[in-house]
Amino acid sequence: MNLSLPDQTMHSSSESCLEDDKPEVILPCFRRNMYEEPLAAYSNGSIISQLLRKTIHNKRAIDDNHFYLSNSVAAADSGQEDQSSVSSKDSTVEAISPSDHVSTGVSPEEDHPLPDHLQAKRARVENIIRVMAGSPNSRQHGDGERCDTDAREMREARESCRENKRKQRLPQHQEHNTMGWQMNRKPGSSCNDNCNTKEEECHKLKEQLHSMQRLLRQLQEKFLQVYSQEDPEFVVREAAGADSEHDIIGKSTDACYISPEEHLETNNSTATSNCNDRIKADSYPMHQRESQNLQETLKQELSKAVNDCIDKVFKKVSSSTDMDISHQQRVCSTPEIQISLGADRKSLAPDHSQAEEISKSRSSELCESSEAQTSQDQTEALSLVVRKPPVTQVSSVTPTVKRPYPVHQTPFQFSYAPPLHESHILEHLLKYGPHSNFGTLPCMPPSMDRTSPDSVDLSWDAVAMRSKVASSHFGHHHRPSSMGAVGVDGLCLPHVKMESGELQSLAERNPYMSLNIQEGLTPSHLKKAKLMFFYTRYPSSNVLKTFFPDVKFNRCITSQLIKWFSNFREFYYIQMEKFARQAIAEGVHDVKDITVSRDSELFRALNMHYNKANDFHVPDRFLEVAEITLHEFYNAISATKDSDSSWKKAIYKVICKLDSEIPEEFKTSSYL
DNA sequence: CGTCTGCCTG
DNA sequence: CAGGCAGACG
Repeated sequence: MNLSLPDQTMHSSSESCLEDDKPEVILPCFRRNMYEEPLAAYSNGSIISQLLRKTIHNKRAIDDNHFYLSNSVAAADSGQEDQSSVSSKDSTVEAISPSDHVSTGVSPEEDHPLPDHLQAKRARVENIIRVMAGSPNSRQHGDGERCDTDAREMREARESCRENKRKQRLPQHQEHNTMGWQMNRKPGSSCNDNCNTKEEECHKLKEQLHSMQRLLRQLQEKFLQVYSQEDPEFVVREAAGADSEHDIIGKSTDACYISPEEHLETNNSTATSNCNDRIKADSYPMHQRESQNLQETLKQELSKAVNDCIDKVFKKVSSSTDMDISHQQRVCSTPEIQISLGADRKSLAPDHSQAEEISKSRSSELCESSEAQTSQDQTEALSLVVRKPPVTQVSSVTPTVKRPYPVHQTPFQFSYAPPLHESHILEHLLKYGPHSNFGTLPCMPPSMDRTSPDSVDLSWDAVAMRSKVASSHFGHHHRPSSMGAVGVDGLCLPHVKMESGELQSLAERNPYMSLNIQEGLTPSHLKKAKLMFFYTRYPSSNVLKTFFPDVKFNRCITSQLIKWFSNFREFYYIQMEKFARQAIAEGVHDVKDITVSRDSELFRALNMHYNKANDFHVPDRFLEVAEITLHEFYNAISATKDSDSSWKKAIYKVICKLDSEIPEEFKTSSYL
């Protein structure tokens, strides 16, 4: 069916990921070696990151273990598997990624023992998924060499991508699972028999999978119809989703996120039921018990996810006011919602052009995400955190869009590892601290990234988050932006119609566009503006737009910002005039006797006004400008020019030319 | 005509 | 610091 498409998608996504991620950012290709990734990350990561990772890892381990029946098995098979799977891997691009390579062989799971039942459960689920995907690996490994041929054929047929990352590793586990099943069904069956049966199963599963996909596609289409019109990406995404066979679940979840409230409801419910049915059918061949368990698990998970989705959506809708911050955060932070974030980020960040593929990959990734999420997410986050590190304040803001905050990194916590949710949250906290703002995450420019980790901009972002509109604008504005504002939009937030092209255009030309675009100016913005006044007394609207990337500019906002600076100037000139007159009154005869230093009363007054917290080092240039201004006033007053109603204008003209460049740091929405 | 600016006022 | 107003500019 969609084999070709999925592959492409996969490739593109994975490739993009790799490219984008580079060594620093390990965009987890969710499907890939999620398990392996962590290790790879370690190698690259800093000590701190490693430590963090470890912590996280431990938590995760449990989940991972679920997937893998036994370490020993995995280890034993690993050799064969890797080799056998290599071909598929390579074909799938996965091999391309450096991170992947690293990962091969070592599995995080090894460290952690898991409860048997959990393992078994996980293994079953995974197995089923695999089978559905029709992964050759599973057969190969499970059946052994004899089946190799068949397996290869299958492989080729499916080619795919679906095997993706997971599969690489899956083989080991799979073997287990498959074998187990087979045994149950046909104790005496030979390998060949097993192969045949497996194939049959695979076919069945595949068919089911396809039908499920169709259903999903339909759902997505529906959504699209309603919302996509405004959002082109939607279409893309939809298409992608349809193409990718893997993530039925992912798709559904994705759809949920994307989908608006009402539609979500209906669609989700239907989707869920459908999925469940499919699952049932799939499981028939398997042992009753197993199938039942699986069914239960899947059902629960699916329903849970769907419910969560719906709940969230409704919450958002219902509390239009409240939704703002708290909700947003929640949404983003919630594991369920996080689902696609990681993927989105990846995909989006790369480029617009890739949007389509991204969307596709996203959907597919989502499916796997349930499993992979853990490791992958973490990996990303860790890597990010580590890399971003404390960049110097004065940064050369590189245009390249770095992966923003990992906040969302946790992909979708689907069903399998409910426990992960907590761990993810903890992870997040560990990495970013309690303040980490979700809003800034995705699109944060490099500079922002650096700062935010430090919680420097906490107040800023936090404030921003509160902005009512923020959430809505979020997604939309970002996407369009070339920045790579990633996909948080569709995922977490309901699609809101673009209000104006302003933001979009702004985003496009403003590399620093951040996610937390808000409509209103916050006290943080005021503070920032005041500090900026030390550099520029007459900022142009363009400058303001550039340096307030997290503000959704409209006439009002622009006027307000301009007004602020007008007020700043007013105060500034008043002080100047005041001190100039004071100097004259004090009998100062030479302008040269008038200086402005950090000890000056004038400076204190100004600093008190623009830098009340005194936590900002006022640039020397400002002192110079202040002195010049003071001299101007002194001279003018001395010359009794003040008798002219517009005598100050001459001074303004002089001063307006003294603006200096604003440090790049200010471009960071999170500055401060 | 809209925008920006400055001044005045609260 | 915001509103209102008026003047200058393109």
